[in-house]
Amino acid sequence: MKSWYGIPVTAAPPPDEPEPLAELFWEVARGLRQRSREALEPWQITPAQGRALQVLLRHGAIRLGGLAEHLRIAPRSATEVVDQLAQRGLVERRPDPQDRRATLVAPTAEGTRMGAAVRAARTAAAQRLFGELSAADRADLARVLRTLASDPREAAGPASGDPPR
Amino acid sequence: MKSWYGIPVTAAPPPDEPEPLAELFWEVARGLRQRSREALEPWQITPAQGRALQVLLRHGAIRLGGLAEHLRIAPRSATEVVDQLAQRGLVERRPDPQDRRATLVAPTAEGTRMGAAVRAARTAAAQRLFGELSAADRADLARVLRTLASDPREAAGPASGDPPR
DNA sequence: GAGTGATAATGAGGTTACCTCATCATGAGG
DNA sequence: CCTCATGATGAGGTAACCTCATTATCACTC
Repeated sequence: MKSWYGIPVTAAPPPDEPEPLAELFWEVARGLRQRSREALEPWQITPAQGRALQVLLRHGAIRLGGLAEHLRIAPRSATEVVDQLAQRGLVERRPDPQDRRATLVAPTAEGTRMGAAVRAARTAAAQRLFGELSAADRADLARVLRTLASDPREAAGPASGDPPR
Repeated sequence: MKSWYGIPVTAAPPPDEPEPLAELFWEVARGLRQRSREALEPWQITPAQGRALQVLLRHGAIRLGGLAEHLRIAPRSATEVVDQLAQRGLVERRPDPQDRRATLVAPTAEGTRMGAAVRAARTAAAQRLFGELSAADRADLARVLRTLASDPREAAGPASGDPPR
């Protein structure tokens, strides 16, 4: 049989309830991530670059530190992704007229164009997945996800809303 | 018009709809990942190690390559995570009696114990999130996620369809 | 108006979790 | 027996993060 020096080869899965929900969730996440990755493949853009570009499209010229906040990464890491985008001519660094320590980052014309295209591709990818649901299922999903997204103890995240400065 | 039972639905399905759904999804994923990370903090175990340990608990002694398949990573990468787990005494390598090229990996007693504890902690973490939903919401979520999880063109999942060898 | 401490970006260097390619031992088939 | 395939691993690489130290500048106090 299947045992190995006393070590059982099969473990018995106890009848849990919330666990398969999480597993299911991660499996869907995997599928969505996969589709997203395929979607931005034609642009040869990494996910990190794509995220940064999206933030820049939404917010226009912002400080490097502000970009870091929106991406929820360390400022040093924002420097890196901006380096990459700048090297490809998708964003520009300019001095902040209000503070000579700071640099503003803004998308170039090409960056804006590509950012829009990437966004469209990603939307289409999500569409390919979620579009297979009925409208009612989509509504259910949105409702439940909204509930789940808005409960953490630290609800006032740095992501939404410009912190006064 | 501010129907809370559905997303702000216009009568026709415009392509603007799935995008916030994806965003919502990723935000929930972030929350879940965060909780998971906190949950396995006391064991000083990395997510990759935790995943590998879970596979080993479920499957018992398996080949390194088999572990890689279950984790959907390259065999070389499985070698790495097994190195880490072995160094901590959580898994053991043994020769495969059927094939002297192959190595079997099995959890040690301590690995089994820790794996179970990690699994419990992760279940509890998921519970903390999903437990805030009503039973009906959880059922809706499970149903919709199940639909989404089981549609990809390449449906060769790791759990059910092991190719014969 | 000089000094003091905070703040913005970045250099240097590290980590995690992956990857590919080359190598070596072994297995399987003609 | 010889060749080819396969299992694990050495060597080396990448993406996307991180911390800590450094430099320039700012805001404020004395």
